[in-house]
Amino acid sequence: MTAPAPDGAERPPFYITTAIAYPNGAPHMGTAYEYITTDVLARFKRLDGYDVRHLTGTDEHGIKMMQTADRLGMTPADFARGNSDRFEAMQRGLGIDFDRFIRTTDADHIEASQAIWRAMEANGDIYLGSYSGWYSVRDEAYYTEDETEVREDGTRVATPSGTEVTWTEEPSYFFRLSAYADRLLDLYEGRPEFIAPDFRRNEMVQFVRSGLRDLSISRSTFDWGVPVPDDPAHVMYVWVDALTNYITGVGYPDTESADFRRYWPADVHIIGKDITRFHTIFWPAFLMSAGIEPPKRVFVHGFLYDKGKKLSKSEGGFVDPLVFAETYGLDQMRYFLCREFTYGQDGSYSHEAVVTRINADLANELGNLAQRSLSMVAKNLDGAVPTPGEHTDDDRALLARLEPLLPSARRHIDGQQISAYLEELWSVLGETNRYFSAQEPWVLRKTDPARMATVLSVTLEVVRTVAILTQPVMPTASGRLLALLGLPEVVPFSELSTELVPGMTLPAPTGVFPRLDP
RNA sequence: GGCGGGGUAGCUCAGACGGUCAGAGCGCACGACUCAUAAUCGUGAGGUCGCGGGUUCGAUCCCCGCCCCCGCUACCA
Repeated sequence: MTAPAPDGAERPPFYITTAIAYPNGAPHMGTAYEYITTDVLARFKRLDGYDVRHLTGTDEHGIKMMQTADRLGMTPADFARGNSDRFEAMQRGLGIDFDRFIRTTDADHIEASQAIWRAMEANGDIYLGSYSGWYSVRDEAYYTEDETEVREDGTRVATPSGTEVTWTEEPSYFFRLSAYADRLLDLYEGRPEFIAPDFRRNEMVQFVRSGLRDLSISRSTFDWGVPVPDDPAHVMYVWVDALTNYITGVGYPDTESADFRRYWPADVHIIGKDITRFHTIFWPAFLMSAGIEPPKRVFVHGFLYDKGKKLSKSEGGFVDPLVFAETYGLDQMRYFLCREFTYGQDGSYSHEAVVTRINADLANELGNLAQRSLSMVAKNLDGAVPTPGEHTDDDRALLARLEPLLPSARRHIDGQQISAYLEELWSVLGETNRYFSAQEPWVLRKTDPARMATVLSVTLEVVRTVAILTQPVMPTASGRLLALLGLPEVVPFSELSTELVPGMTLPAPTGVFPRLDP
């Protein structure tokens, strides 16, 4: 680590979060996708000089956790803890560099949830009413109308579990969401970047325009949750408790704390499309009610589907992310997920697609470019960084392609266009391979060694630049590439313009991206 | 049903005041080269640009109708 550690106080803050996962089962590829892409965004910002706060974690409350724990003969707390630990372990296994792994059972989060509740209540937005629906005593859960069906004998049952449901009413606290429609629409209109991609914003705008009903935010039929202040017969229902983690993570309810003042409002919440409404409608409404600024942006990513057979464990299309990483390599996995799909859209992957992408982009275009240039340096220049002669038009044209890469990558990353950021880097790699072949340094070796050195020098500059800019996606592999160039394994973007020093001895080149067998 | 998006080469997708806009990558075929990870480079491969009308000198891109696909349409995390 030789990051020239700019004065911490001068680095602008950047707060990014993932959704907290519901650890009711094993983590799947979709979860890994969200974690990895968020980590890439966070790492990019760190390398670009930001003071990054990256929050992730698990949502451990709720009826389902209770039921699953019960089936396993465990207490909800023990069950949640164990599963949450597995999620945290997976994050580490995926190379996620988060700053805090929050759990909704954390003491400070319980305090924060009760505090925001009180704030909303003080603002007159919480009232006691009654919640009604099709309730299954056996499942201890409510079902929506379309989740139930009427059998021959006239009884109504929950389709998922087949248990009988009865129309039930129970007391519940409500949040006055209906009062926030106009303010939400103002938010969407005044800050169109608040919800991305655009089509998600349109969906939410449509939803809000169609009218908002008040939201039931407590339950009294189970007790695995954050107790409602002053009414312990109720626990908070998912919305309040889960969403609040984002501010717990920066010190709420102490809104005067250094962390809160520095990091809130969050720069971006990264979430899956299934929870768009909660994050773009409920959450800003809660915050407005509590007198807190809404986050700057919510980015909604799509779902990943397993299309092949080889990746999934026979049934259910379930793929263990850590097995995926082990199979293809962690950095390769991270690259694939970032490059193959347009962030925000759904995607599907197959073993063939993974292998093709990794071989074509990493082994061939990048790895082989590094290898072919570095091995010439090793064999013909005693492994010393070549000294460039005067640049030709071809040299200048290629080098000119490097300068816009950082500003362009910043634009893409700020808009969460992760695949576009990589695509641009690879377009330069393609040009460089063409340049290398056209210049034929292996011929120049005999006819014009000085010119050969120049060609190799230009090529190494491309490799260096790309290696620096791919660090967020492939921390380890990029580091190895940088090491082959005689550089530290972590190079901040501020060093992008510092060219290699001619004459410096380089280590013996070795392959960084092995080719995968089909 | 309502609102929104989309149907373009085998596959994944770009594309534009309507007139070199018929493209990229992968795959495939042939050729070149040999520095390199059987990598790289060059060339090519004839896709009614969903269907039918219309406007226009001219539409894949504009209008109308139709077919098909997808997203959202609140208490699941």
